[in-house]
Amino acid sequence: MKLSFWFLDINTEKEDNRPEVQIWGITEDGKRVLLLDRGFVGSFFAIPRNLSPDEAARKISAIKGVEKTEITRRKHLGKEVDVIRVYVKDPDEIDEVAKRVSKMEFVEGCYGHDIRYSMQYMFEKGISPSGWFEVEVEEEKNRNARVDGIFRIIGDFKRVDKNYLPGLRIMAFHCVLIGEKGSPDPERDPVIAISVLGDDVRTFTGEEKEILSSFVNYISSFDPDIIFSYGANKRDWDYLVRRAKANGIYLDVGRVKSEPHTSVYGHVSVTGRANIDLMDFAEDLYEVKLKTLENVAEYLGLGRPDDIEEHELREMKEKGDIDSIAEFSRRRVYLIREIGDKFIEYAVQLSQIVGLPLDHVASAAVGFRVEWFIIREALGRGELIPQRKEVSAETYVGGMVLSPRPGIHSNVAVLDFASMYPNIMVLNNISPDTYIPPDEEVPQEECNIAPEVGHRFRKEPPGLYKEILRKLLSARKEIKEALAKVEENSAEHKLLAAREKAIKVIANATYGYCGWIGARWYMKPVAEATAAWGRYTIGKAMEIARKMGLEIIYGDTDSIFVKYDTGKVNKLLEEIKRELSLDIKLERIFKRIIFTEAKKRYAGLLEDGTIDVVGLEFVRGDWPKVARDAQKKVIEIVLTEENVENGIRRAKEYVSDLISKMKAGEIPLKHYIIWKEITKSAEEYKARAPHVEVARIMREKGWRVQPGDKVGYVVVKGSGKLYQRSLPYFMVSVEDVDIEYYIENQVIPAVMRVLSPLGVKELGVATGGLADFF
DNA sequence: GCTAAGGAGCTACCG
DNA sequence: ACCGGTAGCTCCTTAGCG
Repeated sequence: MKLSFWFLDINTEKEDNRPEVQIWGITEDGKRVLLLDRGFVGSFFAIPRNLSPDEAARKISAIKGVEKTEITRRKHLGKEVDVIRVYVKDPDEIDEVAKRVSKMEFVEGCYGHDIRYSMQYMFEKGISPSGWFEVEVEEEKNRNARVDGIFRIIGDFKRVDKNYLPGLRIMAFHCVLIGEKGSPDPERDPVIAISVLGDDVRTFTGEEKEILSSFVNYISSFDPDIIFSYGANKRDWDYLVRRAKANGIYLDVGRVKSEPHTSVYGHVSVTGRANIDLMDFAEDLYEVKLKTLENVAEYLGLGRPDDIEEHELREMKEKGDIDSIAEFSRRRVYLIREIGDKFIEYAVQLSQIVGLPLDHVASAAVGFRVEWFIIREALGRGELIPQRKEVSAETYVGGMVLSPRPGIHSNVAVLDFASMYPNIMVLNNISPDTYIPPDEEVPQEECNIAPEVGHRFRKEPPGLYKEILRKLLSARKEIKEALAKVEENSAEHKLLAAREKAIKVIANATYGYCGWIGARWYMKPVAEATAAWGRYTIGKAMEIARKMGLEIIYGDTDSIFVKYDTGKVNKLLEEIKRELSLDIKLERIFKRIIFTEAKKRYAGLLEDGTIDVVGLEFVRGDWPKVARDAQKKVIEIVLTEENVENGIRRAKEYVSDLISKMKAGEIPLKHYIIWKEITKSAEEYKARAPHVEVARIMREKGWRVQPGDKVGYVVVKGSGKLYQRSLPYFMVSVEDVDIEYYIENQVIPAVMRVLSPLGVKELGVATGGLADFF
């Protein structure tokens, strides 16, 4: 029979010592199905040297674990080569076999053995997750799984052209874990509550064993396709599994009997379901500095629940106030679900484009998302997949940044090259497979030669990157055109917007990818040449602007800021396009804009009245709220006040008023917290610094502080270095705060940053410091 | 012995 | 576990002073 399904997830298992691919799908009429394939044999490729392919294949066939070999042709960085395809029956042995083959003196190298079995399967069969497929199957009667049907795959897959999702069953969950002291410890602290939200909401409290088994039961009866959480990959899943074990329960939440288990990219897999930790997507929200569930929900316009601190939860628990705890958890499980709704469309599109299952693509870092996309494209071109190599990092020169003209300017136009790096790569055919090593002689007219660095790339044939990027860029263009014709807020619009964003992310990361030493296609000259052409491009654009008599105020990598003169700017855009064959756009116009002496920092007022702050303290997460807010207010005043002197006067008044409030203790403690990330383990720090010292104090008090965590601290009164008088914020009350420090070292620098370019030398306000005394 | 200058270390930003 | 360019803080060492 033919089965048509939407591809949710894939994994491989061993059944009776034989590898089995398991594909989890959903049919048009809402049946959950499991498709099995035991017939697939994994393989890799070996390039022979100094020996005929026949002979090499014969010798390789004799190696233990090799099922069979075949001679075929592939491309190796664009060059056609004879290769031996080596099939290995047991997926667990493929690495070993490849290692043995690599060591044979007639083998130049092995390729593709480090591609996971399930990925090999998808590539070979021409399928990818999060899309619709049709395949010939037979019913499998002797197997058990929690689905509506189990089938053996007996035919080839056919892509079905459907552009919508099946009816997915989606649930969210939220756990309340409370540490007796410090961070909750699965060895000691029981699970207090779990909230689930599927087609109804439940909060399980009481006996831990009951909580956990209710959770398992809920999942098995609701049977979700997607499970949303916030932070569960790092914390909850492992905690729950361990607490379940302590209670003699098996946390059986998959579609076959299984516990959640750690898989690639720090991801936790739940067999047959897509486990999506929304914290992974929150990482992309760079505007949210502290990625708490509450902050992310607020940012996404979902409202903000009451902030409840750890110690408040602990007090609720001690008082036996289970109702408050349940309410806390229930509010959050709703938010998790709503955040999930905001991301699901994007996640599906990303999964389709990258070709990784929904749950994997969510947790994969940008570099791997790009890489899997490239792998799929490369295989389509008959390319071998390079192995990751251990290479040492070599730096190269990047983008060009202009020193700004400090001060306040009016009517400034920002001109941006559209997707500059990707377009430069396409234009010059920059790619690992078109790169010409220095020792190779190629006629100059057949090469594109990078400025400054001199790297050469073949003009023909089109390289891997060129084709990939051309596809992405044109797909994006088409989507943008379609978007303009579709009604906003419609389902179609959402889908297109999500797809457009997913494509943009991949295209823009390709340049960074090729200069990443962990990349399979790492090649420094590729990155270096792209950056060099970028500098050339922006330099040329500025030259043209100058010749036209336009005043250049600033520029960074792919943008130039010029005094806005409509006629000249339009002409400039045309001229640049003509001369450089790259698209440049008038991106925005600032009515007024302030630059300091520093690069990458400015604040401007746009025509629609919004204010854009770039690089300054206001957008930095490691400055306390009191200083950030003050700077924002001062920016608002001086940008919107027509008369600069009036603006300065009002700003000074505002700051003076704020300082009085600070001294009077009217500013809440929260506004004094400085958040900084702990980026490495304690031993690795060479310097004594406030946040490092605070992390140490927290650890002593039973908190788990790991690399990647942010610690919040406050500088308190006392003597000595800052690191000697910084404390975790929860150990401080507002009377302890060193207000002087915050005035002199936080608020004043932040506001002066904006005011000094306007000629303000000092605030002339009573700061309470030594200056006042004299 | 004190201080200003400058460098090292660090984090978070821009495009 | 995408890149390089950049600012600006805190801590710490050292050159310069006399």
